[in-house]
Amino acid sequence: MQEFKHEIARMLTDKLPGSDIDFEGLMEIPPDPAMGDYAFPCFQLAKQLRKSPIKIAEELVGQLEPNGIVSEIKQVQAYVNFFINKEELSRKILTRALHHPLDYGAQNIGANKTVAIDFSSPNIAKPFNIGHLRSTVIGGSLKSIFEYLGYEVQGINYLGDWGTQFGKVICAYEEWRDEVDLTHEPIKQLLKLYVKFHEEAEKDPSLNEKAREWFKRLEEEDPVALELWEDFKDITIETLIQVYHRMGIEFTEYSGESRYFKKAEQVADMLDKKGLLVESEGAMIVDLSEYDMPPFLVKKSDGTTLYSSRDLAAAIDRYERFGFTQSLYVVGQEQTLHLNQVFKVLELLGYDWAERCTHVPFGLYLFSGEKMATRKGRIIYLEDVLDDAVELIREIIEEKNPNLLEKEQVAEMVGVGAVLFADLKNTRIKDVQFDYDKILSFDGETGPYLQYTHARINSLLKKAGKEIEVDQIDFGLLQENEEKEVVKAVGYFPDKIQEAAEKLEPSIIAKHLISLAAVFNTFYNAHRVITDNEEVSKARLALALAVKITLSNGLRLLGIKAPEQM
RNA sequence: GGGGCUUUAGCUCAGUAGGAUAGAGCGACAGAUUCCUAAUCUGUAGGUCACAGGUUCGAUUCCUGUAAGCCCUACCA
Repeated sequence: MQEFKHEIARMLTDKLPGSDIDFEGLMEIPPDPAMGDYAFPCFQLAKQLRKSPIKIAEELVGQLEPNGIVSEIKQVQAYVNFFINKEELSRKILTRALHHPLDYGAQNIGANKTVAIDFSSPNIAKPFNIGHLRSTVIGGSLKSIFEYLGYEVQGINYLGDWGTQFGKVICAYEEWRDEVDLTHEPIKQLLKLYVKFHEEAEKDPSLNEKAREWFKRLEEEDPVALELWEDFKDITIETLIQVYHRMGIEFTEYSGESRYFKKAEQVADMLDKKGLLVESEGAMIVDLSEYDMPPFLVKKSDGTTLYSSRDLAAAIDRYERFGFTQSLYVVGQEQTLHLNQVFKVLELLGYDWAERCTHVPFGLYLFSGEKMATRKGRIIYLEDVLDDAVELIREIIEEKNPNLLEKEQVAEMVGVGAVLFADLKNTRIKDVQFDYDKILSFDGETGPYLQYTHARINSLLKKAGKEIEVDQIDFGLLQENEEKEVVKAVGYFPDKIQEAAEKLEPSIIAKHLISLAAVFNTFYNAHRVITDNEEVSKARLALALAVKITLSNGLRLLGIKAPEQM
């Protein structure tokens, strides 16, 4: 839709040359489409020209002439309202969509630029719970969005596969290995050990000491410790890959903290050489009080490194390997301080690319108002949520469309899609109250609503059975207001993708798809597509196809599949 | 104590980089299917935009303060 805005801005600039007003930037969309497609408010001009804004609007309307693109110009109070020629609008927008069935809205603005995205990044030896969903789906969507815009994207799964927690798991395994059977649901077994460790450690603090011992052995590459750790790691990754596959998520690489535990020492040395490292309470820290931040802990008092220095090493490694233009960290808002510290320390180390690192924070899932805590076993497994959703969809299919082919595949697509969409439609930064009923409701603003609209258009097109030849459509036949609203929603799609990339906010696409489906369904309900009038039918089928194309591409950017039937 | 984020209809949330009568979904109520999938659509009811100041021709939107909720605040990640 940008081109229409450009055109209107150009018309205004022609009438008011020499004005330093940003016509395009000031332009708005009127609250009611009956008022116009675009509006220009005259308040700023009023200030500059020292005339009443209403009068200016009046004068402008008198001077501006409708043309092939703008069919009507109206003054309403202090606004100049523009109506875009329906035929022109439909031809431009729909032709473009129909010519790009697989990549409508894609661009090449990211050519020769690399974006590194750190997302999902769960802890090994802990279950993949619903809390990991947000990073996974937001990151996965951002990856798709940037790729769509022509960027090279490095999707990095930075596993939490190192740290004291492994000392704890190994220690627990050594203490109570008879109580678990790692051949069956190994992750849940490991979690049981982890939870038990914390329970027992409260009674017997010496366990914490033993755990630290084990981790130290790990860092010293003790073979016994290493072998156990490798086993835990392998069985976890195996399970993880299955879940990612279900969600259509792919990573460029599986990395992890363990990869950097040696480099972390080097980073600590660098910090020391730069004179940034100071000793405090037996530990080694970087003093950030000058920047209004608490100290950045680099080495614990027992001499081992912790996540902080590994994060530094990983950041440096990413820059060295990818030369990124942006490095994104899709990590919960709870880690805001930590990441700000990391970026600041990188800057202090003299890396000017530190400013290219961005934290993409998101709100947490809350359970009855509280954060989820693995240590207390207060968790909900993502897999269970997905399974429940799929099962419910199965029932709905039996009830509403028992003759559907490939029921199982469709149930999987719709069930998983519902869970993904329920998450992605939320504004990133806000905490999300975990509400099972809401995730498993499929009416209204949901993933299934979009998929249903898509499937219905598909069967409509099949029923019509006509090849749609773009050059032979008479776009002038799309004169209904409902049709125009659909065309505009299709036209806004590319703008929304770009906005989503700029704001790092997939929910912008999710919300736009909802409004696209809504205006289409309104149209679909008010007018027949297949009519006695051959030419009108063709034009409307073209419109419907454009919506289908937009929905399927949009859903793909969210990681959601669009079944042809449901 | 300090810092960050949040606060809009009964519930869950939008609100386009200050502007025209604040919008959806769910829930409630009333309707639409001889006709392209009713997982849909149409309508009704429901709002001191947390509160108080300030900037502005104009503030739900920007600034300050207050309150509430969540998170962080060195040897977990």
